[in-house]
Amino acid sequence: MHHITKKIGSELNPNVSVDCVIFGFDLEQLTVLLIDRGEIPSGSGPRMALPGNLIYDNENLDQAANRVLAELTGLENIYLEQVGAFGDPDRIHKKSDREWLKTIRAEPEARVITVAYFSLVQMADYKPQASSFAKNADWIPVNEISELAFDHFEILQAAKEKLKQKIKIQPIGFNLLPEKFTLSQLHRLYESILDKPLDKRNFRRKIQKLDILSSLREKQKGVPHKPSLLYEFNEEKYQELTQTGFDNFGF
Amino acid sequence: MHHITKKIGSELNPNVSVDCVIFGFDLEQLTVLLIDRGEIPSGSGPRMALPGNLIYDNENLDQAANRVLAELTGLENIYLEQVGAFGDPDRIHKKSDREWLKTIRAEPEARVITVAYFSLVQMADYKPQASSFAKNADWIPVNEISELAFDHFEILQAAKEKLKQKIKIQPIGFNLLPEKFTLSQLHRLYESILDKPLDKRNFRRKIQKLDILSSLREKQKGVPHKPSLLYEFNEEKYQELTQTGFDNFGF
DNA sequence: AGAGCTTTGTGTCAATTTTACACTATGCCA
DNA sequence: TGGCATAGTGTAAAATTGACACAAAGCTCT
Repeated sequence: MHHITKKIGSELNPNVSVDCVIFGFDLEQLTVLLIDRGEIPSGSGPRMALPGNLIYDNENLDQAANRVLAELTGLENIYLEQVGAFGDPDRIHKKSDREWLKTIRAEPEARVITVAYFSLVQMADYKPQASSFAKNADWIPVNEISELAFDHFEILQAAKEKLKQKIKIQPIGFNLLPEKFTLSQLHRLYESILDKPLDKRNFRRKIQKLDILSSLREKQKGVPHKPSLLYEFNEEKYQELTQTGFDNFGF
Repeated sequence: MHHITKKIGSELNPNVSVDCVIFGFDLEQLTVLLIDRGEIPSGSGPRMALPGNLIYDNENLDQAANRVLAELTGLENIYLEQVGAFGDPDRIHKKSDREWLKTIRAEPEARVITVAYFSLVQMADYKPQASSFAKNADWIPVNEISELAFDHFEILQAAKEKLKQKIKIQPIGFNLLPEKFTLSQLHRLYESILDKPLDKRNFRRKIQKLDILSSLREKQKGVPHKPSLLYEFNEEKYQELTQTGFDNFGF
């Protein structure tokens, strides 16, 4: 028996999938959008999984990731970046995973290499809801996750690490925050991602010196404490900054 | 028509390949091992390509990369790291590439996603030689490369960038140098990879302060100038260093 | 209206790190 | 022995980092 891979229109490629690690930030901690596959048929096994699916033969990998993201959340033009490929021949060795695949795939036994992406979204833009093969979907704090379907936990770890490295180099964190945010929120975000405490005053000093935030003459409303000033990320100033050779935040 | 992917023994998977960006360092500049596909049948097109091949269905991606590397160079236990997946549906759109594939692949028209790796080897350990479908193989200085087969130039760029980022964080550069090397050689290596000049004295001070080199009581021989002291990378000291929370060189 | 709670926002000083910079030493070669 | 090439070294000014504490603002509750 041999493989046949002739491309006809937009056929699913049974050997390659994309999985998305969709990060959110609830202003307290980093979260990930997971789908709940529901009751696992044969006994135990993790119910939660990363959203993902097979790719079509006529789309490239970035397109596939964007499509999956859009199909699941309706979000488009979201920050998206490849984490890497995961292709252990027995990444579907768990019995619970095999059985689940039988219910959603034409070729549940096929060997699948998956290309993982991570994306950063503003949680407010998406309220999780069940869809297609997801009985349910939810934002789960990253630190509370200890097991996932397939090799998704491993993928999550890799995505966290990639995010950690990336945020030291590029100001991508703003994708997780609302348009207008406070310095404290940004501070907590960095602490969550880097997974270590950062001195409040030193953090503020560092960020402000870079001069990539526009201070709005506007304050928080209705908070039961001193209201904070609101800021916006200033893309243009950041571009200027990179032209001076800036290439890392030094965290 | 549909895909069939039942796994039987160690069959080639026609949809997934690995390509290796094998970096070397000739003590002057960074080089890459390329294969020469020979005269391109139908007119023009780049002759040079990255070594790579389809994966087997029973091996994981790292294994596939190691295998390809071993098959091509005989080298084993070499530093190897994934760059990412490249899967544009028309990454084989060049006529010259299509024709070449006809001569080496069972299914030359199949859509192939490739997983790119970069590896670091000591050039002295491998003298390029023709093998299988490579009419020839050669170490080419990275800066002299302006086009390659398929999307290999794009892959090369990504590999360079990954190497650049990685070397700021981990002392992987030593994999490119002989066991015993001079500080000047290390200095030139960093300049090549980071693609910018580094002040000699400041570079030396920084490296020496980290205390991850063992100074050998041994000098260069036969050089037509003041001989340099030789050093070795000290893995144990580096491990100690990481335990103190060290996680970047600050380049 | 006032007390209490919560979070914001701010400055300084010491220690460390970075940057810029030039000359002598050593060994080969002609 | 003189010339050539690279190795090896120190310092001072500037910038950055790290540690640290208290007043200000707005809400809530009584």
